[in-house]
Amino acid sequence: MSLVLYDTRMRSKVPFAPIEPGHARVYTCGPTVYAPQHIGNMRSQLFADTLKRALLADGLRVTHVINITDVGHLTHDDVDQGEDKMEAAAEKSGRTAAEVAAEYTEQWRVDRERLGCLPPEVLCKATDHIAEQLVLIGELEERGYTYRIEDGVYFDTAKFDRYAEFAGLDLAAEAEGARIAAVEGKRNPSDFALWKFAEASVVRQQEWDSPWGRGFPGWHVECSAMSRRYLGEHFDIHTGGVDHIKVHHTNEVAQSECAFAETPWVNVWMHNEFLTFGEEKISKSKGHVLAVADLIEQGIEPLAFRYFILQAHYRQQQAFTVEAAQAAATGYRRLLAQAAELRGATGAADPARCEPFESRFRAAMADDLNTPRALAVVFDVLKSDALEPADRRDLLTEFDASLGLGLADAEVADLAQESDPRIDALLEERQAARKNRDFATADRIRDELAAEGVEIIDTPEGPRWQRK
RNA sequence: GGCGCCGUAGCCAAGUGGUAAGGCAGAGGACUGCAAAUCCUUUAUCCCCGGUUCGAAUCCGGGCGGCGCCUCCA
Repeated sequence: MSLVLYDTRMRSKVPFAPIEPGHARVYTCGPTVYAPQHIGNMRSQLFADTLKRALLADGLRVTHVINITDVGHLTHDDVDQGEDKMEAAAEKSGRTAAEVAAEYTEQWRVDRERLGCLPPEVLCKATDHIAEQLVLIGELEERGYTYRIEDGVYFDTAKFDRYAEFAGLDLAAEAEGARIAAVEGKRNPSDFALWKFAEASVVRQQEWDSPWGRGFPGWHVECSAMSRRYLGEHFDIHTGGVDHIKVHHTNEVAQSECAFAETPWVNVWMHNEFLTFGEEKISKSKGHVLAVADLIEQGIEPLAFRYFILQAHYRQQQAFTVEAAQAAATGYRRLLAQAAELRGATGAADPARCEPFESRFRAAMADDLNTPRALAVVFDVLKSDALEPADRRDLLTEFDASLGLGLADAEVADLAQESDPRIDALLEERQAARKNRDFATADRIRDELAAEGVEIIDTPEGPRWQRK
């Protein structure tokens, strides 16, 4: 079954066909590691991971590259002064930019892993690829696409006549609405920096020599340079958040197509919509960030959050509320419990019985990664009278390769695996009371244990307990 | 000012022309001494108005409302 993916450039769903048969090459715009990565950022990763799993399930080899932006991403406060996010964060915390980058890269990596995201084949940092970026800038200069002003080396977007095409921009209107003053000397409002010069008056931790003078790379150039190194000058899929379409990806396309003379440079562009937070905005600049660790604190395990995200389509804004996430967590735990129980099923599955469910599941995933529909199939598998336990067991295992929810290795919750003589004694006392129909005593014991967070579960084999 | 997205049950959401997936919550039932857990059953005509059509949540027009981007953001 071949995948059909929504391509931002074509503005429609297109059948996916890898450039190199059997091999998909994917580039994902990763985090700028100057601050904690919040759960909205992680939605992007979950989307990219879902894509990767879909490609793998389709039998393709996948080379997935994710970049770490650790230099060159400017703050909005004062573009003219070129304040770099990494530098600003370092200064603020009294550490080096490298230390800041290392901390948040690690947090991001750990969160990604907790969320069940497969590791990328290549994880590359902008600062490790300055040379590649300089080469690219040099090539653009040779071909006459750049100009130099006091502030740095800029890409002349007027020289690339398809500039506005990618994002369907109305450049004049965009410029009119710009809420930020343009850098002095830029020829066109949409021109962007390839290399920014270090200013004598500003002490920077991150700066390098270049043919044009000491400085640091602009934000966009890293993605073109690094994808070229690891994926070549023409590859299959590039992913990122919708916020990147108009500026970051438009600029990447411009510099890449001009430097590589490949059109299109990337075959399919995919963008995930945002997680929205109602009143509680979590834009980084406003300081409200909710990270995976915060979810865990609220009792929402990472994979339950993954389940929550899979409940909505990636191209749709999804409303995050703690209530909704907790509801998802409840559903996820039930799903997990059923999956765990099914692992004990014996016998072989019947391919004929499984086939209809498999094809529905695959059709959902193949239709631009429709995970909500795929999840509905999962629940049908659990409920359908047409299936035997062994069928369900195998189907869940198979589906989980695409979902990454840990269903394939779910374990039956081992109640009362910790032993506590006091609690066990109380349970026995309660059983005795129940036998004597002294329910007042029995309920009192249950209430007391509940008050300290111990839940009694009566089963046909007798009472058990667990800490909540 | 420009561009784009969205508005489906209490909540999170699928569905893009043929008569409303799924999850959570709620209700009823089974089980239980009572609960919890579990299982079964059950709950919407799709923001409003007008149009196209044999037929629209789905297409078109006009409202109202929410969000995003154009500036760092996934």
